[in-house]
Amino acid sequence: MKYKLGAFLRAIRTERSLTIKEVAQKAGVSSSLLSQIERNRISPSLDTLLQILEVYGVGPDKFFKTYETSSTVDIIKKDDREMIHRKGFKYEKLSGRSQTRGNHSFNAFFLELEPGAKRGDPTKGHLGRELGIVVNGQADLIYGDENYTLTEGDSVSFFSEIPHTLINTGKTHFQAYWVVTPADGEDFFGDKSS
Amino acid sequence: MKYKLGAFLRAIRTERSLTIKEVAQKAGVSSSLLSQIERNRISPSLDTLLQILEVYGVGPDKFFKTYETSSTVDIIKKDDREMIHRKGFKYEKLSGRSQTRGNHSFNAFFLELEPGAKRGDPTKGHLGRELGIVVNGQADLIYGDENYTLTEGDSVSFFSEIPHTLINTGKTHFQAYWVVTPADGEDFFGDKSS
DNA sequence: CTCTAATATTCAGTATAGTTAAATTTAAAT
DNA sequence: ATTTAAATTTAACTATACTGAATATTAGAG
Repeated sequence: MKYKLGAFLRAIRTERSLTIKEVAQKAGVSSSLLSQIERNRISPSLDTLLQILEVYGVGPDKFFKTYETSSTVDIIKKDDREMIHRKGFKYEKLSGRSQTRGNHSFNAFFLELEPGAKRGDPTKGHLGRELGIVVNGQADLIYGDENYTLTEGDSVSFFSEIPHTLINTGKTHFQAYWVVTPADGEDFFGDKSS
Repeated sequence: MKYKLGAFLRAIRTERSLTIKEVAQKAGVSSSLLSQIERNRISPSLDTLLQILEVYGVGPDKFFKTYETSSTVDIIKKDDREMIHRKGFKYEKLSGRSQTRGNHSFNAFFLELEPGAKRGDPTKGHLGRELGIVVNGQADLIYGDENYTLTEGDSVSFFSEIPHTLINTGKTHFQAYWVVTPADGEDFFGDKSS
């Protein structure tokens, strides 16, 4: 059993307050079968799955698209992280592709700034919010007219509409986990030419 | 066997000049199984289908969407035709929903004009082409500055960019089959208030 | 045209989906 | 708290997907 759609199918059903019995009857299959499918005990034949989706009035194209968008668990091993190097800073992406799409999307990464390096735009904010968790070092977050010093162990979150910049004011590398939502709120990785 | 995707799956494979053996091996299933699936002998389990689609690098959402767009056979029984009445003329739609979408879409219908009735727009053309096959009666097709008389048995096809109007110049009902492509080239059924 | 190799299909046995009925769980009423 | 009915799950049997080998078909070479 490679593909486990059961929970997603159950979510559709419960969302509509339908019982296994009702759906199974309309789909022309047994209650037992629908239970087994929802519990990932079996991989249904295509005919069976499509009959069930017909009851829900959801086409298979939309079903799979929504499933991919909302149900995929992306695991990125440390060695497999996408690394992005820019002058003075480095990112390791933590979030998979599926989280960068659709509603409530986000980007997450491990950020590293050399001493003196800066990131961000002092003139423009962007849609959404950010979260930072400091692992090592020290940096100043310049948020509009305010200046906040971040040190190891700090976590910071803020609305991104106000222009903001991060500057490593310490003598060592600044390292933090960083999350931006929604995913397309900012071109966080900057221009490749920079 | 309610859903017959076999031919569509085979089209993908042959389009890429792959053999059943190659695809089956990569998908981790037997050649025999892929043959049976393509020939609609069985309804594959979901796992199996998705494994095959992985080999083709096609996500299931796109697969089903393309299948619906390009492979659906819509059969509309005469009694089930959608009837559209307008002043002086009547349409019976012949084409199903799937043909009105995507590339190369079209609308088809059985058109009936009362004596003296007219259809079309003498001032505006629209994108695409039309085909008419006259079953009964007589009408004039005014195409730009030209006037063509259509009688029973005639078939006529033309680019629709030139403004065109159809007028029943006979004493009896004018009946013809009519095809417009693409489907959204013209609001062929006119305003409901007319 | 024949021949051969590659490819696809079919057949019969194995594995698993699908069914029915029994068992278990859950929700609601008292 | 207990009881009951509804809902779900599981077990054992039936139906069909899936396999590997045999057979049939196709394509290409000479």
